[in-house]
Amino acid sequence: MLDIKKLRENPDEISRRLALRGKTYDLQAVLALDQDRRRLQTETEKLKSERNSASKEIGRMKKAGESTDAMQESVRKTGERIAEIDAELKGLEQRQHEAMLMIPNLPHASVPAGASEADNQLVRTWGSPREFSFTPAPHWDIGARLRILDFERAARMSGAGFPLFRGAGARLERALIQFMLDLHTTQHGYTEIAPPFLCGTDAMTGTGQLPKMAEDMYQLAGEQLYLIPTAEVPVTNIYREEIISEPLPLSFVAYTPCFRREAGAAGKLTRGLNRLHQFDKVELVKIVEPAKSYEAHEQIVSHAEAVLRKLGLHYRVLELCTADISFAAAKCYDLELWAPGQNAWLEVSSCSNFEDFQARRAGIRYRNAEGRVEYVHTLNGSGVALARLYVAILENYQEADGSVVIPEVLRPYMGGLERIQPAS
RNA sequence: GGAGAGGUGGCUGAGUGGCUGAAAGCGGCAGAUUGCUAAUCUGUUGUACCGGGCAACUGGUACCCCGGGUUCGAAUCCCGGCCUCUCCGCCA
Repeated sequence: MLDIKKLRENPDEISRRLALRGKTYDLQAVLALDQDRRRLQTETEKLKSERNSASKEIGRMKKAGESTDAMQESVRKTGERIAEIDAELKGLEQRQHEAMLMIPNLPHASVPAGASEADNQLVRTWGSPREFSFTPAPHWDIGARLRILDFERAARMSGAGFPLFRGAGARLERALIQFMLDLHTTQHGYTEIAPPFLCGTDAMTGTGQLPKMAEDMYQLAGEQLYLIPTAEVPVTNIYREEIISEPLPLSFVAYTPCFRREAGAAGKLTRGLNRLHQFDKVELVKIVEPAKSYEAHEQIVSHAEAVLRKLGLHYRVLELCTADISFAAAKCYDLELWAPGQNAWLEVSSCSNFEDFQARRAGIRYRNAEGRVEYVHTLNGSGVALARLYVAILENYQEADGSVVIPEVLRPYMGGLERIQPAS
């Protein structure tokens, strides 16, 4: 959520920066609501002040044995007027709040302007595509041949878009999770969190999934609970409605499954593990002082990159343009892995700085050096998403005989297994 | 799921209609003092919003789990909800 005070002071500037996202937002409507709201608030508070002093006076008079009937009647009328104004005020507050929740974050000044994802900027590339002496297969063929992926049977029980890992394939998934958690906790200073996988409306609103993304989430029938689309939700919301008393920065890493309806996502690159309703992810979250957030942002990116480097996977880093950063983000980098079996780049990490946008929604604050209460900055980045990482491993480490070599850093987590062989 | 108890400031914990934004203690902060690594004394110490001031600050309103209600007036009374604890049931 944006700061209403800044919006009041600088509507044109804010409007201009929002327009960089490629859509226009009606700030005048919010400002009009805000003005009416403040007028009513001043009015009702003045009446309440009168009522408070009159009520105290009645108390004194009663004690003195004086008659208070006329005064009580007068205060009762004031009370009725207050109730009317408060009802109107409440409506305005709600409408203003709802309107504010629909306005996205301002892109940071450093974010390249652009009209679509085609305008995202390539920041750097690491490694190079592996040379194959044979035509590399897509992962769904590799997985089927090795009998480690079974989409058909998963679909029978859950429909399309759900993975079923088997044998060494299931262990590989688990090994990747363990490897990443260990890397981030022991090398990068993150504290491991195992959070709830279902969250309520307030948490979802706090990080920005609601109200805009309701259609993308699974909601439980008869419950005000959603399956989390990312660990960002439960982890960032740890300190919702708190003034954090622990020293900043706070760095958390969490493994969770992620659930996404992916409504309307049919089309390219949806086969196999490319796009799922359920996938595993190791997520990095940082809560930092405002002045340090851009430094922390670069750190998160480097921590996600460390995973890919240790696995020896060719990747590139993109800086998203103003049209492509997500609703809540002020700035975002994407990490994409090369998938030779599909001749495509696959997004495995999205690292965002939300500045105080989520903190303001979720009420996450701290005391700065002067002792003043201030909103924190929140960041997160996938460190990294499993399914497409898994794709890249199968497609990059495949051999002509149909086997897949296990990257060395994963072998300790695979009981020393060096290679997944086709069933004979 | 059933029965009971309870949810007050950073913490412990008083408070059953006006004198309570809230006692007391602890903790924190500031000062004083003491020669012993800490004690004693004094003062101070919540959040949000609206208004005034460049600002330090200041006037007001709201907040004692949340939402309604009663009343001139609610932390205090009534109703609904949520959560925690104990016991029982069920269960990985």
